[in-house]
Amino acid sequence: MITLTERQSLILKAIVRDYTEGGNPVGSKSLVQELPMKVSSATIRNEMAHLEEIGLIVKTHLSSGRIPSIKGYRYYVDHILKPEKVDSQDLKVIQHSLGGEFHKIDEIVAQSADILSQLTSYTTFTLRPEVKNSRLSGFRLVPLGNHQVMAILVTNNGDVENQTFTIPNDLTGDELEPVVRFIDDQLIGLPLQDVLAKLQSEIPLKLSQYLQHPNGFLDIFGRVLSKAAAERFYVGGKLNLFDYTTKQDPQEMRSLYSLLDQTDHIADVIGPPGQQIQVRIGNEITNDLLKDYSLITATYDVDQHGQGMIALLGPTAMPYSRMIGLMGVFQQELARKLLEYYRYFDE
Amino acid sequence: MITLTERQSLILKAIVRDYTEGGNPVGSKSLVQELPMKVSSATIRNEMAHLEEIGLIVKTHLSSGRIPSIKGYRYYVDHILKPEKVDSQDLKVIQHSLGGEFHKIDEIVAQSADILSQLTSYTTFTLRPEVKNSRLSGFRLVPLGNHQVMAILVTNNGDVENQTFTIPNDLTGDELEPVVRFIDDQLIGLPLQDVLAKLQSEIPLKLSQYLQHPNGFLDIFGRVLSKAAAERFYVGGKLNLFDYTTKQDPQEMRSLYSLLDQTDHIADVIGPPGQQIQVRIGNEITNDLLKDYSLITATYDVDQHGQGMIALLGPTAMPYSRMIGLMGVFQQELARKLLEYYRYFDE
DNA sequence: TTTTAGCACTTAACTTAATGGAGTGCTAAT
DNA sequence: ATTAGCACTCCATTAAGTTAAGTGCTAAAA
Repeated sequence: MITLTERQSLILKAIVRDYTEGGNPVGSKSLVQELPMKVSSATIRNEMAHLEEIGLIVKTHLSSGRIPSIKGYRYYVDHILKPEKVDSQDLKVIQHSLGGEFHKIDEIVAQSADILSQLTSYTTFTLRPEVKNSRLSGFRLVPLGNHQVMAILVTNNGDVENQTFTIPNDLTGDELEPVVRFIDDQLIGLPLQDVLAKLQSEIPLKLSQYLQHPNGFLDIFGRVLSKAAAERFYVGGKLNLFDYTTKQDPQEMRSLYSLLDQTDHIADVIGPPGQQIQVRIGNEITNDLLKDYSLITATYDVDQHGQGMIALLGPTAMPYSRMIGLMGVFQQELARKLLEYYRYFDE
Repeated sequence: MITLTERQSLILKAIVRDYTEGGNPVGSKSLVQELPMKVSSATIRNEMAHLEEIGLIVKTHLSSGRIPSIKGYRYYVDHILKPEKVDSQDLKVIQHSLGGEFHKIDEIVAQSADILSQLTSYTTFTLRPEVKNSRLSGFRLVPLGNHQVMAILVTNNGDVENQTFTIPNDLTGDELEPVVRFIDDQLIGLPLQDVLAKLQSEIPLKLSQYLQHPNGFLDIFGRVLSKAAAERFYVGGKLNLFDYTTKQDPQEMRSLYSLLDQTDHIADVIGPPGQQIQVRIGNEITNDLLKDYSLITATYDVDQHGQGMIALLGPTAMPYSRMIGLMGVFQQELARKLLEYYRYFDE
C-alpha cells in the first residue's frame, strides 16, 4: 500500500496536470514555480526521485523530466482527483440536445454518444439498457405486394425492429396468417431470450403444423428477433481519434480505426455493466491496440428497464477530473431521459 | 494536340508502369534495360527531355529520375492504355458474391462497393439506379400499439422505406385511415418527384378535409418520402485509405476521412451519371482534398429503371489498365444482377 | 535530519559538414 | 540521329559538434 506525504501528493498532482495540459515531461524547476510551498528545486528533485522509486512517475530518458506512469495515473485517479463540477455551458448543451423529441431509444442513445464526444473531443461508446429484460409484445407480417413482406417485431420497451423479405412464389401472404396468430398466442409476453431459446427447440416442431416448409419463415423470424435482442454500441467521435492518437504508423491507425467499427469487439473491451464509474488506464484495458489509451466507463440505471453503459476513450494523458464529472452528469441525464421515454409507453 | 513517336510512347508507358509499381522516380538507365529497342541511355535521356518539355513527365528535383505528371497520366490513359482483361479468379469472386439472394436493391449496391474495394484495395462508391424514375406504389400506416405507428412506403421498383413514429395522445390510428386511403387514391402511380412537389402545394389543403392538424402526418409522410427519393452512395473500403494515402498529417487524414462520411459531398465530387467510364486524375477532381488522388467513375444502365454509378478512388499512381478492366466488368455484372432483381418484381 | 547550492553528467534535438550514389544535361565524336 | 564521356546537382545517410533542459550526487547550511 502506497502512502504519500502531502507534499509528494501535490507534486504528483502537479506533474499529472502539467503533462496533461502541455504534453511535455515536467522538470523540477517548473514545478518549483507553481507549487505553493517554498522549497528549492533540489528538494523537489529528491521527492521526485522517491516518486520514481515507488513507480508513480518515469523518465523518458536518463536526464529528462518526468511523466506519470500508468501506476501514477492510477494513484492520481484513485486518491487525488476530485471530479470537476460540470461547466454550466456544457450542462446546457447536454440538456438541450437530450431535450428534444425522440422516436426511438436508439436515437437517444446514439445522440448521447455524439454529444459526449463533441464535448470531450474524444471517442465515445454508448450501450442502450440491456435488452435481456425485454419481452416480445407484438409481431406482424405486412404484405407489400410483389413477393415482398415486411416483418415487424415490437417489444414491451417500445423497441421496433423490422426487415423486408422476398418470399417465394409458392407462398402467399395469406398462408402466413395462422403462423402469426400462433406466435401471438404462444410467444407474446415472453422475454426475447426465451423466445430465442424456443426457436432452437420447440417452435420448429409446432410450426410444421401450419407450414409445409417452415424454414423460410423461421429464418425471417429469427433474424428480426436477433436484431431486437442484439446489444449494439453506438460510437461517437470516431474522427476525433485522428486528433488524440499517438500513433503515426498508418497501419496501426488502420487497425485502431477498424476496431471502432467492430461493435462486438467493443463490447468485449468495455465489458458488462458494473461499477458506477470505472477508469482503466493503458494496459489495464484488455486489448493490446488500446494499451496507450485510457477508457472511462460508466453504468447507468433505468430502474426495471435494466442498465446501460457509457464509455469514453481518450489518451492516457487526459483531464480525468473533468471527464469523470461529465460522465457523472451523462449517467444521470441519460437515465432521466430514458425513464421519461419509457414512461410514455407504460401509460 | 500532342503526338508522340512510337518510341516516346513506349518510354512514357514504361515510366508510368515502373513508377506505379515501384513508387520511385524512373531514370534513363533502368529504362534502357527493359525497353525493347536497343539504344543507349543518352538517347533515352534525349527523349525524356522532350517528354518533359511537353509536360508529360516531371522531375522531383533537378537531377532526379522522372515521374508522370497529371498530363502524363492523362495522355497514358487516353492514348496508350488498354483495359486489362479481368483475372478469371477475380471474375469468379465478383460473380460469386453477386450470385446470392438479396432482399433489397441497396444490399446489392452496397455489396458491390465492398467487393470492388476488396479486389482493388482502394475506396469505392456505388450509387443505385436513379430514383427519379421511381413511382409510388404503396403507402401503409401500421399501428404498433402504445402510441407508435410505422409508416411504410413502397415504390414500383420494389424499394421499401419505413420509419417509426410516436403519435400524440389525441390521435388514434383509426383516424389516420381515411388519410391513407386518400394517398392511395390520389398519389399511387405518380413519380416520387411529383409527389414531393405536391407535398409542397396541393396536398396540405386537401388533407385538411380529413385531419384537423395535418402537419404531424405531413411530417411523417414527407420524411419517408424523402428517404425513398434520396440518392445514397455506398462507400466501400474506407479503411483502405490508410494504405494508399500519401498524407501523414493527421489533420489532413481527418478531413479526408470525414469527406467519405458525407455522402452528399461525394455526390458533388462524382457527379451525375454520364460517360461510360471516366478517369479523373489529380486536380481534375473538383475537390481540393482529393487533388492528389485519382477517381474512376462508371455509369451502368438498367434499362427503363435508370442509370447508376460506380466509382473508385485511389492514388494517382494506380494500375489504371487493371482498374478500368475491373470497372467494366462491374458495370456489366451489376446491371445484370439488378435487371434480374427487377424482373422478379415485374412479373 | 532536512534542505539547499553547486556541479558534473546525460540525453534529445538541432545544426553543420562530409561522402556516395543516382541521375541529368551538354558537348563532341561517331 | 546516336552515343560516350564528363561535369554537375541533389538527396540520403552518416558523423561530429553544440545547446538546452534536466538529473543525481556531494557537501555545506539550516
